[in-house]
Amino acid sequence: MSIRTRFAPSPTGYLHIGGVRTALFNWLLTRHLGGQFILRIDDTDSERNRPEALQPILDGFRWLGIQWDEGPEVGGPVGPYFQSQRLESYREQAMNLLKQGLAYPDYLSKEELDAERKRAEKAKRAYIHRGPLRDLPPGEGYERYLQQPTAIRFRVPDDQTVIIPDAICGHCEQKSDLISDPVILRIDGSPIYNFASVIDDIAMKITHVVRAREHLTNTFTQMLMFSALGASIPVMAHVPVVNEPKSKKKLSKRDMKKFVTSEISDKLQAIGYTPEQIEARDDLNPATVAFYRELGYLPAGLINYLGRLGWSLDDKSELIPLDQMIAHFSLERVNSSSASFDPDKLYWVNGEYMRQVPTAEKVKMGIPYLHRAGWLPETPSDSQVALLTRIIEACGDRIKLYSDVLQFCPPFFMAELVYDPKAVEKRLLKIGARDHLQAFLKILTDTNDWVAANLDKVLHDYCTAQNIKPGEMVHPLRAATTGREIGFGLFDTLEILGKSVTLQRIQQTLNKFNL
RNA sequence: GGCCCUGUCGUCUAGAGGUCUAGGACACAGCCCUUUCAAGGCUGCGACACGGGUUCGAAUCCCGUCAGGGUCACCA
Repeated sequence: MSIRTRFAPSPTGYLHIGGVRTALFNWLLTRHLGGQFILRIDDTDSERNRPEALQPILDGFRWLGIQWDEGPEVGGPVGPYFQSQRLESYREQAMNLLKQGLAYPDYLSKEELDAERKRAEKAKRAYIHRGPLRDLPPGEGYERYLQQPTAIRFRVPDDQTVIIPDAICGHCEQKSDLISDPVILRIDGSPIYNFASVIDDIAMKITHVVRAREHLTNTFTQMLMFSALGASIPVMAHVPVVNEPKSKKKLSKRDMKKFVTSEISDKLQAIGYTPEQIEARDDLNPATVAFYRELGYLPAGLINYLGRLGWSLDDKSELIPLDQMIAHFSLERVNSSSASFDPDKLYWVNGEYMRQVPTAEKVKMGIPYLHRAGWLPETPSDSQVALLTRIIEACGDRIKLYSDVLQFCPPFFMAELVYDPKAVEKRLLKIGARDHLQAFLKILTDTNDWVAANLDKVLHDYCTAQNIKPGEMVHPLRAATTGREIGFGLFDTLEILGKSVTLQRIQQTLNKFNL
């Protein structure tokens, strides 16, 4: 079976985490069953539409490897894929319904509608609009419309039960008497989303509509429209909403700025963004894909995490490679309740994927961060790359995100050592630190086999002779040579630093702190 | 408020009447390893929203209550 799914974002300037999860499910379904995943741009709302706001969305998908088979920049047989370029078809279909009496012109003013709405609210019942002209004989509505164009409403049939056999939610039903007659064409002739979406789904031969749960209520109306247009109804699947971390509230597209906490802002500043830049960019927050890309997350990590949010393979799989996800994805195993986005778990998943990344790739992806922080030129020399490679090898699994290079590399690129006050306090100003550093400095001066294994041996020999624990030497030495108390293995550190820098830094530390 | 949907550890989830004194993962706590950090190993903490049915038996089916969410635009 060949299926067709679609994702229909409006050009907002960023790819939202919740949206991309929905898109991922669509994409996985087509890759699993075989078929096409279509990207269609919902830009019918001219007020909100910004043409330049599409690129970040396409970039985001490309980065994640979610390739669309038809849509912007790739074209396809049922284009155009921008709703703003399909206006004629919506109009045509609306006229069609109008002629058949399945839609009708509505001349009520905004004030009249508001009054009606208020009345309904006061009576504590839902506002269900029924225009005065809804029962005009077929043809007459069309005539009236031609004489005096106005908004067109879809005529919801009376006394029907609309059933959505939803692939995720199961059986959902609604009485048609409780469904308002929706506007399908505005007074200016432009279509409303609900209608355009149906027209396009039919025109684009969409077989599976997989979209967010917040559209479920709309779907009752759309079911009626599919029928009125004589089209068969696609498989409907409404994926549950993604909630804010540790919350039951939807991870909203509105007000994303609130996710930029001081902690998040610190993270962004650590990778080189100024507070002004953070403030200016509305896509730099944890609700967007761009944010994770900036911090050096892996596409595969994000995909795995998002795929497991609301969907599961079995009772224990957490790390599911993409080919496995594709091989086993099904709507039946999508949960029907909403799920909270968990940054901690995403971080863990990413770390697991990062272990598979070859050193050379970490070097390549780490350079831009080091460049922005001023530690390396944009194109480092061969020797700088060689040095970075040794550092990253020594880091092992400590790098969970590409931006983590900033936590481990700087001491090796500094001309003048910067000391963390805590390291000085805890590791250098301790009784005995000075004597041991001085004594060991002499030993190191005489050490010529400058490799980690030998340095390890030399230090342990010293400790045995002095009858002290290795920790008493390791900690002051790390602080004296890197200015920090945290880092990877000390002997790797000393080896990479090299003999002359090591000796010089120890001496300098002794002088500086008057030890 | 009307309508629609949902309710298993803090979070993501497994669970399709007996194999559930409810399994896994993240997080958290403790211990081990150790050279700090990370990793690893072990242990612990921790949930079927509540109340009624149906049944020999219910996390699983039914009803009600409560709670949460979504939606009620000439937005998408």
